[in-house]
Amino acid sequence: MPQLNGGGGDDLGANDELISFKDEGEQEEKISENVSSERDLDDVKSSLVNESENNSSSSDSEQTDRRPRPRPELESYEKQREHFAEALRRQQDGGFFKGPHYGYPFLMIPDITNPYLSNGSLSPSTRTYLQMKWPLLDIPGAAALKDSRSPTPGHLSNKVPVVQHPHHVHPLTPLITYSNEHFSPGTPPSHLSPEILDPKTGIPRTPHPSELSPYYPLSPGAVGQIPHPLGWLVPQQGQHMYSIPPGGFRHPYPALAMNASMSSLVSSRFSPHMVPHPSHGLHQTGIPHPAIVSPAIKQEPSGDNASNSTHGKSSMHVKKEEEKKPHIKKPLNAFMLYMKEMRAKVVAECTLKESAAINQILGRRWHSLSREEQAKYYELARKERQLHSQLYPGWSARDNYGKRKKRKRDNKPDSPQECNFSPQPKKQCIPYLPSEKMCDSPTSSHGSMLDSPATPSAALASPAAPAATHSEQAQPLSLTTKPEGRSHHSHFPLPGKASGSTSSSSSSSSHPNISLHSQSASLLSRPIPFASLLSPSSPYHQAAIHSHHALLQTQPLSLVTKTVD
DNA sequence: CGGCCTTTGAAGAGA
DNA sequence: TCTCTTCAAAGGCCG
Repeated sequence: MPQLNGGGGDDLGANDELISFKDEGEQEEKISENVSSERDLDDVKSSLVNESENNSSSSDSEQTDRRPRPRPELESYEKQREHFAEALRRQQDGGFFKGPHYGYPFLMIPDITNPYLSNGSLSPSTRTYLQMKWPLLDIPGAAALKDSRSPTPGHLSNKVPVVQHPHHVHPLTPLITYSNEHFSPGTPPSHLSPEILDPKTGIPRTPHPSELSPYYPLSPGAVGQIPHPLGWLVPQQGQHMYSIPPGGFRHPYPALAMNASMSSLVSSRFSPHMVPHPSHGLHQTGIPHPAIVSPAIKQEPSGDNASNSTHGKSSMHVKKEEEKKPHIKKPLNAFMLYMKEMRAKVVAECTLKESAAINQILGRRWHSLSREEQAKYYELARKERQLHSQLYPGWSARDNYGKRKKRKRDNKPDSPQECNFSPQPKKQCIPYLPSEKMCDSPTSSHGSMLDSPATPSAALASPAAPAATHSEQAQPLSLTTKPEGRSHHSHFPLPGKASGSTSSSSSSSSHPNISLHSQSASLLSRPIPFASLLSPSSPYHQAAIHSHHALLQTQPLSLVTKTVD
């Protein structure tokens, strides 16, 4: 599979993926983000802030209030993830920690003094950044490379912390996340005890062989070894992205049984838990894909499973069934991966805690990402999907339908079409920009979007379609021009399915909310497929790209002012 | 205490 | 083929 190649080889992948941050103006943003949160704030926020100010979002105010709040858990959480990610990366890449020459993601290295020991919160100033090779791309062969020797979880874990910083998570992180969630840090090494308590449920479960050998670099035990003062986020326990079902993940799915023969991708990253790789556990283990969540744990209360499960069997039966059919979560898409990675960072910068607000910011940032960066995530997401499909061949997104309590995405009939930026009464973020850090106001969602850097994304990311440029979207026109959301989706061609059709369009925005509710917002926010207008080949693209950064900053403001005012 | 909010993307269902 | 819907993460907020 060519696609897999994304990583086709670490080396190759690395090369391919090497992004010279320096070259492109966009990089500034990235750098700013990665390198210094402060700057990041400035860059991103400046625009946002303006918006927010204009918008005067209540949310901001709220946030401001909250600002002082400490967010230890979050950070710790992220750290954990990072740790995992790091470990994972290493495994996969086989020591991909090659050093700066890999120009990809920057890893932050907390100051030597292990910050984690303290409260987990690191001061940005102390961080050191390393450039890393983009890990995600899977690397076949990586398995071979993986340091087999590194094996001891502890080993990995120990290093990990050092390398990554919570706020600057490597893109791979998401993958790792699974593992994180999967293994509750706080829990003692599973392999040590015969029975494992399910972190969430607390129910003792027999350790499945696969569990014993953690699929992710960090085994529970390993985690436990990590001297994280915070005790590693417990939060995750509640939400395993891909958790092991109580009972040990008895994969009902054949795929789970895959063996080494499986695609390199899988083997390298997610080895089928069936594969016996016990002890070292760090790599190739048979850990179940994190996507699996035990119904009991994460499923919705309603007990969909139970109900549907059927046949009205006794609770026991139901349980069994549940075990058999663990809730397999959808693989994360590119944006979700990005969110996971960046959330902590945003939170740290903004001190916002509301996910809704943070997500807005993240959405904007997402759009502001350079195509390369987005491409990374798309690639990642693609791999995730592939892996997921391999692990759970029979799984269908539809399986999860109805499991989530229905979100009513009501179209909020009420605010139908206000073109005006009326908005969301809800929360707007007021920039508390006090000097130091301001946060992007989430509010931006509507008006802000205008200003917001229009998403560059458009063609960007997709490796497949590298064409469009940020500028395209950035254009104000986009705002007006395209009203409906869907179109904008097209910006990225999804590697996966999109490949077939540029897809993207899919659906994205289909959210009624967006379309109806805050049309303006949505419209604004989402990039217009301006690309269509502009041909990739067009010189404009190039220029646009370079100027993208500038656009982001400049335009937004103007737009905002106009719109808001 | 459970659902909502909010984001983008993927996938499925329906027209 | 296109449109619409649901779910994925996440965490504060609200009824």
